[in-house]
Amino acid sequence: MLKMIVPDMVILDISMPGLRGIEAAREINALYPDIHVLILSMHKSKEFLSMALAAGAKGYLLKEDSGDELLQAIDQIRKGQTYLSRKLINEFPSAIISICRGNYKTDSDPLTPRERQVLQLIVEGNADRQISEQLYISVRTAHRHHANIRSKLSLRHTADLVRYAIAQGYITSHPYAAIPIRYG
Amino acid sequence: MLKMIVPDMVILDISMPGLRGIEAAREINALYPDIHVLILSMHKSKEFLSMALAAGAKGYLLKEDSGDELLQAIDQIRKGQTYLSRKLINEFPSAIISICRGNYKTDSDPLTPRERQVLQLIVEGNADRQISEQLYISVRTAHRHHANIRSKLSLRHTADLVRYAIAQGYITSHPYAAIPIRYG
DNA sequence: ATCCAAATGGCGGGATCTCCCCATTTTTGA
DNA sequence: TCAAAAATGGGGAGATCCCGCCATTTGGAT
Repeated sequence: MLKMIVPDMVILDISMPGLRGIEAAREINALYPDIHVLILSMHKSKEFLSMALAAGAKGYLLKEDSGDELLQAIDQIRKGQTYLSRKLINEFPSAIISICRGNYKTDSDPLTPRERQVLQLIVEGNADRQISEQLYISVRTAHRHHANIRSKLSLRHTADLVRYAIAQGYITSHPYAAIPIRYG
Repeated sequence: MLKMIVPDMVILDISMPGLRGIEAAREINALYPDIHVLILSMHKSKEFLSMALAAGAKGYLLKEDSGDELLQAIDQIRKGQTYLSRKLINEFPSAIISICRGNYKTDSDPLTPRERQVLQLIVEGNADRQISEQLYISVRTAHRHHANIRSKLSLRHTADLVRYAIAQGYITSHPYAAIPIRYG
């Protein structure tokens, strides 16, 4: 993957949805602990930041950040420090503080229990309306959870959600309901 | 499943999407060949009919058919004959003829090659627009294929399609694309 | 030759999703 | 106790989906 050259620093250009970029960072960190990993991400979320740092990243910048900030980040990381996107710091100050205290999530599951529940229903083929009826919440709230799930995972399509859920082991059984049988 | 009683006839009330009802018919036919299986189905499609007969069903009625026709079907099946929904016969005469000649599909995959291709793209997370661009067809045609797939499988939601595709082994690998890695 | 399935493309309307914005209440954790 | 997170609910705009209906072209099978 890294061929013959062992660089001092790797810039992970995460332009894809899902958690593959995080996994890549984790792998690099495990195989080459001396390599500094700087993540240049499209994901403007504290969940991704948290997971990235948990995976051993030394820096986290957004795609939309300036080239100047990139140079500054590279410089600072080479000195052995950690650099985070200023925009992200301004956006989620409390989460950053929490992370700085070492409280980043080590698990790769950024969803809340309720969101996992909604995801389960989505994957089972329920529309938002049906989800709202089953959970006794408004369609709005079902939409909200749905949107938050998509946002946190950066997965735009339902199909992606289903594949993600299956890969993560959310789906336990019953691909279809049982067939009622009557005697004639 | 059938408990202690072994009935002469089983009416399979297929009100669920997917191919579970067909599988149930196949099981019953394999375990109790003497039991006549009459399928009372919501699926007004020749694909389901074909698969039902291939699975050993002796009759195929639609939910929308009248009670009179149900009685007639039961009577005819008890005499050892096969009964098919009149509506279905009128709807797909040529397919019925083909089936009567023994040409029903033994496989459980009613999709055409093109439809399988489209399904593959759907479950990979592509919207119809993107599918049309990849296959060099109009969005309309992509819609058409998509609709035909849903119709044939009686699966309304994308999530169901994804689960079906995974269960059928359509999905081989690459849940997500590879991450581009650059050297800094 | 003729029928038919498969693939192509279209129209219209209503439902649904997607993505922004916003708020309040409850629960949890430090 | 106090701040943050989680869960709840809403508006609106635009894209997309879903489901009927329709037609044409092509190629394969009888």
